[in-house]
Amino acid sequence: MAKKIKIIIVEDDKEIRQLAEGILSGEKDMEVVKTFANGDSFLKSWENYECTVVIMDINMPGKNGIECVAAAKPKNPGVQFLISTVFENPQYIFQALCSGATGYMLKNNTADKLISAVREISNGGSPMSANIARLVVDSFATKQTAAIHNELLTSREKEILDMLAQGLMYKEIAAKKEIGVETVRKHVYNIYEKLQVSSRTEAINKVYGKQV
Amino acid sequence: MAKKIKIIIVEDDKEIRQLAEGILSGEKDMEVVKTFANGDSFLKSWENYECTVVIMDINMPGKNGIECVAAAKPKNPGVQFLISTVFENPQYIFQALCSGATGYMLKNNTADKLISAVREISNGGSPMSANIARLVVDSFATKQTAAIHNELLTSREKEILDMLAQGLMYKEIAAKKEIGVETVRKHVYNIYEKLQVSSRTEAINKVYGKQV
DNA sequence: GGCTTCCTACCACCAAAGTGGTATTTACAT
DNA sequence: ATGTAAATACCACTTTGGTGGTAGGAAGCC
Repeated sequence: MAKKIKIIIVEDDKEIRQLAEGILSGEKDMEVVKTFANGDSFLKSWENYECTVVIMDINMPGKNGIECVAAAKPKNPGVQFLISTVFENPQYIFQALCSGATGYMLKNNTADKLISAVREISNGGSPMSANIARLVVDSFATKQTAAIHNELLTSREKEILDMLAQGLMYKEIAAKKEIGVETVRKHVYNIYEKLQVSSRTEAINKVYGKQV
Repeated sequence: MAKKIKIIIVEDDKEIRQLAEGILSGEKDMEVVKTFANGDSFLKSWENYECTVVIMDINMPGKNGIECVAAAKPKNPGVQFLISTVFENPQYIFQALCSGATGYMLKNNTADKLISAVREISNGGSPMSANIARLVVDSFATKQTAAIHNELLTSREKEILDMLAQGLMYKEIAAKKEIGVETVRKHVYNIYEKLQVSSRTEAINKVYGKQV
């Protein structure tokens, strides 16, 4: 462990903030370089402090932690943001991850968990509690997508739909599959009929669920 | 720990299969109720065995593990599928998660890791290696999307791109924006030029990141 | 004023996608 | 063996999409 992990803590509760600072400062490979009591002051001057990990509360007066991550991450993408909050609310979790946070810990945790979370995040991992990991993973399961994808369409049709989604032209699909363009055309026609759509983009949105 | 965790193992390599069975059977709270040497035999008869966790290899003759999960999960959503593979390939990972797997472990792991992964998955968690967790979390971050979306394209172009992504036809976009179809056409032309693509689907994939 | 950028609009042309049929072969199940 | 489903292929046709120009008006910048 050549370099120390340099940490910034953003947390409005003084007691928690000092507790966290104490815990992390006790580790030989860590150093708390600065603490902030709210998001606004963090945003103003965080760039003056070299750091590798920012531990961020969500609920704070002024800018909340998620907004802070969204604002700060693009300016310094190498810095890892670890959310530390009492909320196990899916909305917060996904907002935080979309903003660029790479870890999400609950506050009711032991000192050990906090320490190992910091190590994990600075080491290329994404510390999360078990429940949060499950929420995140479940968000990939595309519910009825699977149903559509597995029962309605034949395997050939699924392959072709995949390629449609990649943006390939019919003739490219035909070449890759070594079949005629007319056959591709027919498959696509059947796919659209089964999915009850009438264009490539509609089909993609229907099966691969649209986000945003 | 009232009930034992009932486990099915699907793995074509005999040695690995027996090793895993041995490891897990040694735990007091676990029981391996059945093993399969390939996906096809698993799909045929797995429903005859009561289980809570299925440990699934990906690379197998016949149906691969991801296809097995996709086929089996809808029939028994309560069962947790733990992928165990040598591949740390993002494509596989996301395909597996989309199919309904709730955990993804690498094979080069210790017995302890396997045991705790099984406990974690049956306990509502989603065991993943640190690297995989990071991949999953990163997939939420809307990285350069934001950059493209915010600097390259004008606000009008962004609006139109959004509608393109929804699958609307040019004339629908024109109607909604109360502009001419020819204008829409021109905006789209400019968008494609800026993004260096030449079709709707390519543009969508480029800006709204594609998974799968 | 002169410059650029953006939004608007029109034109002409060609490529690609989508519609809706028919038809043959293979393969699988009854 | 007979029926059904899937994959293949071809045809004729219409609509939509993509290319590449020109051009006017509005907003903003030197």
